[in-house]
Amino acid sequence: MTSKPPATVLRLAVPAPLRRLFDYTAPPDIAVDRLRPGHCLRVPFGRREATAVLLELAQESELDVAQLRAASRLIDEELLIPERLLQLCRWASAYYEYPVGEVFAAALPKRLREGREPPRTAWTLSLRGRGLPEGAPRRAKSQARALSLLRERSHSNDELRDAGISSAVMRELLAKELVVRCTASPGLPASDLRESPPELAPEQREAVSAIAAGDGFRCHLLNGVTGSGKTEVYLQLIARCLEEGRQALVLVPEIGLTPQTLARFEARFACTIATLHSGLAEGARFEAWEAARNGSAGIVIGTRSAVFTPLARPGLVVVDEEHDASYKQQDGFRYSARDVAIKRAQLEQVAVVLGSATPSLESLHNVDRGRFQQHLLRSRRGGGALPRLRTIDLRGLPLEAGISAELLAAIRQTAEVDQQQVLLFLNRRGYAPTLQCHGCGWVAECDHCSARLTVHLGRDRLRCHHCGAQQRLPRHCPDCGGRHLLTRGLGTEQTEAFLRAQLSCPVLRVDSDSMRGHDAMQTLVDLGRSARTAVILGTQMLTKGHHFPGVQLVGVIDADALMFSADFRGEERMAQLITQVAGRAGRERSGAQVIVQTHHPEKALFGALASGDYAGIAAQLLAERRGAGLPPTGQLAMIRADAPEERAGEAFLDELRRALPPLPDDCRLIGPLPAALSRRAGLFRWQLWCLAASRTSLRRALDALVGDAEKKKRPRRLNWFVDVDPIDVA
DNA sequence: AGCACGCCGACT
DNA sequence: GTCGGCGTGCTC
Repeated sequence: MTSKPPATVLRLAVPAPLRRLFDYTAPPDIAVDRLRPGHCLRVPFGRREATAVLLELAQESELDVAQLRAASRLIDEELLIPERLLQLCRWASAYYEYPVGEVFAAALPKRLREGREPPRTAWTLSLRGRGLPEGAPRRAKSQARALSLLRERSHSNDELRDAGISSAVMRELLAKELVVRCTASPGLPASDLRESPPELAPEQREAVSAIAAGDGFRCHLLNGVTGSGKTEVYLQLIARCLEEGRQALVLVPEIGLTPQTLARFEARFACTIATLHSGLAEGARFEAWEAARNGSAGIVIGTRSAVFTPLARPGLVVVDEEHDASYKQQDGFRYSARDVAIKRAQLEQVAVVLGSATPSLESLHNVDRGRFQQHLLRSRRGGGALPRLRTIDLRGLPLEAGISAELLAAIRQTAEVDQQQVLLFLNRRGYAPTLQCHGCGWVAECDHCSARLTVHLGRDRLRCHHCGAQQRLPRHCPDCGGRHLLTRGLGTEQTEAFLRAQLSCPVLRVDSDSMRGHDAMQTLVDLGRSARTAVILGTQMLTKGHHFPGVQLVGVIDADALMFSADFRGEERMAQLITQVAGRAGRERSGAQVIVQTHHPEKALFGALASGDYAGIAAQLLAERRGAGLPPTGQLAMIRADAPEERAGEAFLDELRRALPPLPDDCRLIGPLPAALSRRAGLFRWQLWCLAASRTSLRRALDALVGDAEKKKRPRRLNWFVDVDPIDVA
């Protein structure tokens, strides 16, 4: 029996777009046997320094061990990446075919990537402080109280604040060297409630007890109509999770983390709630991250990237509005936080609850397959009836600014006669999507994209919605000098102008142009509350603000534009949008209505929407996807190549395709084809689709493609990437 | 991705 | 004569 040679080689994930690990030796002042996978180290990398994550310890390296560089220092003695999170990141790297170092970089707060150690958010007595007699200092009562609390155990910033001790007091104590900062309060977060929870409806109660009864990993789809009280189900599950001394991780869509949402959690729970979203300052983010990691936060609420937050004692994962597209990152590391959350729950062996009034076909398919357990909430709290939905057949109808006489009459009735709010959707901002010369037919196009420029009258601009290029609105045609320029098509600005001229009540436009520089969500919330009678016109941005309880009429101005998008998910999205807005209208009084303008009122989709049958629509769409082998039945991935030369991407992908070993029978390659927007910001975009019947086949094909792509010398300035489970197929 | 090395244009 | 353009090559 020979003892194994001691491990001396550290295998690290370094933030670089390279699909391999890098070997180092331990920092000079640290013995290797103190290091564990999950430790974060500062390492010299090329000519710079980087924060790397230790993934493996090994006896030897492919390189000469004597030539390895040493890590410069251990960032923190603590395991900043707990084992399960380490596994999660490695899984995500493989699943999304993304370099492992970059995956960790996406999971770590910026300050940690810069090499700072986590903020010490708790306080304990220093040696000197411990030596002090009880009750001292006699003159400073707050200081004495703080010291006596710390005599029992260490306390976090938040706990001290809640006990009425200000940070100024702690600063003074620190100056006297009576206290020191320490890692975390070892105590479990408080599980007490600040308010007593409301009585649950029978369906809610069933859902709560069914979900809470489970042990270990289980996926639950909480499929509940708007107003059925999904949030209350989350809250009560979280309460049980806290009682067990465990933490809850709650994911919300990008726009869903409003002060209202947060207030609801804070009103209920006494424990520390860590929030993580894009608007957070780096210092605050690092603190929240650390509070989650060290276990002092009982609840972690955040947007997409929060799914990678380390948790000391995870007990539950919640994904609210699981169908929301903002869970999919659309650049760089293109992960789906919803899917990563499911994998995380599996690794952590806890329950995951996905909630929605309009579940994604992916989740419904998982219910069909028996992978998810579904809990239906059919009844709305307060028993409010769903609004009536009807279509207006646009065929042959005269339209003004996209609006039919019938819709205008309904708007007038609701806004002016009944003095109620109206919500109108039009998913195109600007005045008109096209400018054309009446003299010669010239059309204003972007110099950098294969797209037309949008007319913005208010700002006197022509703008490209794809690359941001803009210019002054021309007065003459640049080709023939003609002065008669026509706008073609419709945008929110135009409809706004028309409605202003037609109506006596206020008309408000809500899109990314009108909301620039504002806290858009807050503005929307205030609007929904205050202006009783108003017409609010906006883009999809509006659908996510579910803060319009007083709305009595919702109008969808151009349903066809949504339905016939380049994307195979067009109908699914439209069904979700209409169901969501219908659910949110008329919460205050009955008699609300939804009016949908379309050239295809005969589509079964509308009939089903009118009877509130989202499930029926979903089943129909799912059958169509199955027939076409598309997701969620089929497994889809895309490789895209962008380059300034027109055909470089095509050639690159074509060579990849040709070099491929034979693929499994159920695997199909399509392309290379130009992307729906074939040129953007000066780059020509080509894509190669990979469609398979099984995950295994897709993975095999992707591994081969990516391995090859990485080895290939690529033409200068060509950029390629993989998108696994893409959602915007455009 | 960074970051440096490396050869060709207009400037204190 | 230099400052600097971005091509290309490497990172344990």
